[in-house]
Amino acid sequence: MANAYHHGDLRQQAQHHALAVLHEHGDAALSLRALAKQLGVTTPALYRHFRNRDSLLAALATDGFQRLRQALLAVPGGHPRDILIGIGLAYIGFAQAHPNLYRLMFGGQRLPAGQHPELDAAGLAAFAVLEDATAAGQRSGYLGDTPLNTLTAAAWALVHGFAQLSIDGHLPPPEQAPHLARAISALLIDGTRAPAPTQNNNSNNL
Amino acid sequence: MANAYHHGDLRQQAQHHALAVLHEHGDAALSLRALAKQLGVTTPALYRHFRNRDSLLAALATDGFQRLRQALLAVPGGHPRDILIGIGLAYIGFAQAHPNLYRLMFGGQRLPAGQHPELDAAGLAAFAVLEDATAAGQRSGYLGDTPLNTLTAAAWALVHGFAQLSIDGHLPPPEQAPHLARAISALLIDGTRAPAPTQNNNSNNL
DNA sequence: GCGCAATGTTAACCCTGTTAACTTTGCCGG
DNA sequence: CCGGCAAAGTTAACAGGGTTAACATTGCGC
Repeated sequence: MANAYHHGDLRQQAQHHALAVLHEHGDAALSLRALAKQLGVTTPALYRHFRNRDSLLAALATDGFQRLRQALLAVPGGHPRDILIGIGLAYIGFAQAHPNLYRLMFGGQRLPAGQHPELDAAGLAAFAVLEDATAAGQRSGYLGDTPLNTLTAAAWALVHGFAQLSIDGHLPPPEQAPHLARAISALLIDGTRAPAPTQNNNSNNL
Repeated sequence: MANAYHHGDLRQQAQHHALAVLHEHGDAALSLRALAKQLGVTTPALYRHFRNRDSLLAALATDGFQRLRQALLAVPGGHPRDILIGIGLAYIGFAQAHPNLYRLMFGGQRLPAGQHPELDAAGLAAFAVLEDATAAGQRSGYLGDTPLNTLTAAAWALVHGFAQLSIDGHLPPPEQAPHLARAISALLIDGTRAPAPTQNNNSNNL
């Protein structure tokens, strides 16, 4: 259904090369004309596979969310604290490994919600991993009884903000401050952690 | 020195109109040609006042950082907890009030550090307010002995991430969840807060 | 084998940012 | 008071971008 007719499946090749350009030079450097030339094809040919330039970018971002989801799912199990910190580090690590892709995924305004259903679905699926981990941490009793929405928003905001600041050069680079990401993740954990029931008499945990 | 010659001070008028367009339609919609036409001037005239388009955007972003700094400085004094939460809310509120400006300020890659010294300085000045508040909270004994760099990074990451997610529609809008920003700020505070010495002496953190 | 739909091409339109060369304006020193 | 000089603006043009309409080609299914 989406396979080779004349030149081989152009859509997949275009997306592949576009991802390479995006990764190395950022989305602003991604030109349909240059891309078509690189693929040995005329520019309007791309319009048979993507409605417009934003549609191509949306496809790249969708793929990015799916890869982000896989990265988060790959975090090994264990103690809730380790899982939560592991997910935070995996999230931040993904952004640091693919800064331009991450910027596109959260570019805001460029790929508005509602216009690219697959993109929205992929984003939600990635978010769900984070939410599930938070919910599990809460079920296990490790996290306090803060509403799940609030917990998840705080966790997401922290890792997303850290990722964004890091890849934009507003924070010391990871090789210079290797423990920073872990430290800030731990800070939020210790804030959301329920007080130890043995030492403290507020035993109203659920 | 930068005043009226022919048309009145074009630079200031251009910046003013550009800010309006940015605020309403985002930076992608800001065209030098359209801007010049709106000002009753030809396009290259703008190049007498801005080296190029990015230079105009940098001027807008610089002004944004200065306004953000003022917003943070306007937070009233009081208990360290109230100051810290107040700054967080002011930061988030600024982003929500000027989403397109905020996106430009933290657009990443478009306005790379080092190319616009005034912009870098304004950004640092705004950041310094946040850092000072954190340091003051630590000096007062309200915050724990986490390294200041880590504390500030966590606070900045949280509010920046929340702001970004909020203005991109990834979180419930403020009128729908009015307490969310305060709640997540409090979460991080409670994590960074030093254990109360009177009630609890679990000084063995790991 | 014919036709149809998918795919790709050609030519063109309109919008960008940007620069070079030229013209106008107002101030400043002799 | 006036000549020149620098600032400010204009005209014309270039290069490149996304996008579309009209046309050509290919290959599969009836």
